Amino acid sequence: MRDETLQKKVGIRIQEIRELKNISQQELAAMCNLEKSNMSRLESGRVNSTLATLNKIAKGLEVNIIELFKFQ
Amino acid sequence: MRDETLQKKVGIRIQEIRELKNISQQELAAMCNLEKSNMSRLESGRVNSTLATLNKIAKGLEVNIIELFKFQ
DNA sequence: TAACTGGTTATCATATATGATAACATCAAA
DNA sequence: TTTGATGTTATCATATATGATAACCAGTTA
Repeated sequence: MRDETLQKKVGIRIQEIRELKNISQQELAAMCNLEKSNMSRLESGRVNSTLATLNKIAKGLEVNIIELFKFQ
Repeated sequence: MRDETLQKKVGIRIQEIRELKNISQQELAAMCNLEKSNMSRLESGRVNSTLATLNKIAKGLEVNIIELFKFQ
């Protein structure tokens, strides 16, 4: 059984940071070498992403990966 | 291409915290509902683990998931 | 109106994380 | 010696993350 709560929170957090930087999902996806369809799934918390993917996103957003877990 | 550096660091960090708590891999695995073989793979950084798995481990270790990313 | 941008969603193929199980190696203790 | 605890490694099956692609919707702008 997957706990979808965390992945949703992380997704929202990614979206938050991305919007602070004023970049689109597609731009971020390109910077991270991720598919834009995947970025959409990630931000909406519909997938249980891997460490490597989270790391790519953190690098794309130019933040420490820890920032992706700072919510509420 | 997978960056194995991060997964190795996280693995070492998990081992560190686990040893601080004086529990065995098998005990932690049981507390997390993970296979002990998987726990071994995780600590040695041989797999690109998922958010759900990292979350289980953090809960098993009774730490915030952020702790798993605090190294060096 | 049409064209463009940002995002969502569906589908399919591929790679791989994980579960399950077993065998094995150390090491310490009985 | 044997036994038990701890950890590693291999194998196989299953589930699913991701890539790749396409279609679609809602705004917005020309």
